[in-house]
Amino acid sequence: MTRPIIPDIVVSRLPLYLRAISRMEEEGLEYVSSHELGARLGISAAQIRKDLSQFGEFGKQGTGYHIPFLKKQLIRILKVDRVWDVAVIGAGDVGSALARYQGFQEHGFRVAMLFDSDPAKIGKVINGIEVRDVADMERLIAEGSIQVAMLAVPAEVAQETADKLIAVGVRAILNYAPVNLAVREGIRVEHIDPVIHLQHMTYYLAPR
Amino acid sequence: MTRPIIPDIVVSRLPLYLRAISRMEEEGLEYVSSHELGARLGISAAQIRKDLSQFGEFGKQGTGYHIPFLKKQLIRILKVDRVWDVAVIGAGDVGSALARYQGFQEHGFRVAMLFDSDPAKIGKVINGIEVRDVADMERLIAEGSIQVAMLAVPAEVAQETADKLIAVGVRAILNYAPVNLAVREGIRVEHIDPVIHLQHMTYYLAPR
DNA sequence: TAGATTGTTAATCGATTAACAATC
DNA sequence: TAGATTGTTAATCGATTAACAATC
Repeated sequence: MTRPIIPDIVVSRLPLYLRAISRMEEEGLEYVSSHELGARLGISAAQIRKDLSQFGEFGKQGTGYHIPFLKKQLIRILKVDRVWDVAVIGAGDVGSALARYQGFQEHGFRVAMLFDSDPAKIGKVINGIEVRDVADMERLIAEGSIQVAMLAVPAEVAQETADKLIAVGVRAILNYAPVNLAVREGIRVEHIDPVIHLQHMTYYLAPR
Repeated sequence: MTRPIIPDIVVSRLPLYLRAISRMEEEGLEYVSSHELGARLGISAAQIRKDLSQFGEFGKQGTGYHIPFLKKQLIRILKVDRVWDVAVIGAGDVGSALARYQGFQEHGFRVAMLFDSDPAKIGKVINGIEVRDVADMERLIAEGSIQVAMLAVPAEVAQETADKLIAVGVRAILNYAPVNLAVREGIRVEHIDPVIHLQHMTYYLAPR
C-alpha cells in the first residue's frame, strides 16, 4: 500500500499551525475553527482545512478543532513527540546563540554537541555544553547517532563540513552559512540567512 | 502607465540569484548560462530565464549572462545599491549576534541602532554600537528615518514592539520572535525561526 | 557557418479557493 | 431544530516547464 505523498508546501505549514495552536492553548482556548486559525496566520480557512484533512479528520462540524487534540496530532505528524539530539557546528556568535537558545527544548530538540576548530574555544562550556574539537566531529556524531545538525561555520568551509556530516549519518541540516549546499537526494537542507530576507523586503521599500 | 506586477515568489528568488552570482564573480567567472546558474541553485534553467526576463533582457544568445552586469542589475532591482540603516531591537544572544554580524555591510545594510530594556545592557557597546534604552526607541528611530528593523525580543512583547516600530515609520521587519505578527497592509514582515525549519525537516526523518 | 543559449509563448502541472452536502 | 463548521469536490488561479524561433 502506498502512503499518499503530501506536498512539501503543505508540510511546511504544519509547524506554523503547531506554533499557533500551542499559543492558543496557552491562552486557555479550547476549540478553534479553521477560520479563526486562518485569521491568525493570514491563511485561508479552506487551505487550513485542506491541509489538515491530508492527515486525518481532526475537526468536528459545528465546533471546529479541539486544540489539545489537534496539537497532539501535529506533534505526532511532525515527529516531535520525541527529542531529537542536534549538533551545532561552529561556536561563533551564531553557534553560541543557538547553544544558549531556550526554545529548542520544549519543541522537540536538544543541542547535544557543539563543535569549533578554534583552540581558544575548544573546552569552553556554553549553556552546559562543552565545545569540542571539530576534528573529532565525525567520530562523535557517528557515536551519538545524530541525524540533525545546525551549520554555523564560515561560508568557505560550509560545503566540506556538510559533506562530512552527511557521511556520518546526518540527514537534516539547518544551514546558517550564506552558501547553497549541494547534497544528494534524501538529505534535507533548510537555509537561514538574514541578508536574503532583508533584500527580499527592500525590493518593496521606497527610498527615503 | 501601470508597472507590471512581479509575483512575490519571483522577487523572493532574486536574492538567491544575487548571492550565487556574487559567489561566481569571486571565483573569477565572467559568464554564466541559465543552466549553470540553475544547477547551482537547484532551480530549472527555464525558471531562471523567465524570472530575469521580468526585469529586462540581461542575457545574450550563445553566451549567457555577463556576471558583473547581471550582478549590477540585481543589486539595482533589489534596491541594495545603497546602504539601508537597520535597527536591532533586543540585545540578547540573537540581537548581539546580529549587531556583530559582518555580512550585512557588503550587502546593503548597516546596523545603525541597537536597543534593549535591561539596564544592565543599556550603555554597553557591541561592535561599536551602543545599546540604547528601548524607552527611547520610537524617538530615535523616527529621527533616524529608519525603515528596516530586526526584532529579537521575547515573544510576549514582539507584537507591541512591532506596533511601535510601524508607528514611527518602520516598513520592513525581520522577526526573530516565535510569533506571527499582525501588521497592516503595506508593511513587510519576514520571519526567522529555527524551530519551524527543524520541525519541517523532522517530518521526513526516520526515527533512529 | 555551426553551436549555444536567450527570451517568450503555449502547454502542463500544481496549489488555492469556492461551494456545499454532511453533521455536530 | 437552527446555526455553525467540517471534509471534500470541482473550479479557478497561478507557477513551472517544454519547446523553439531568434540571434549572438
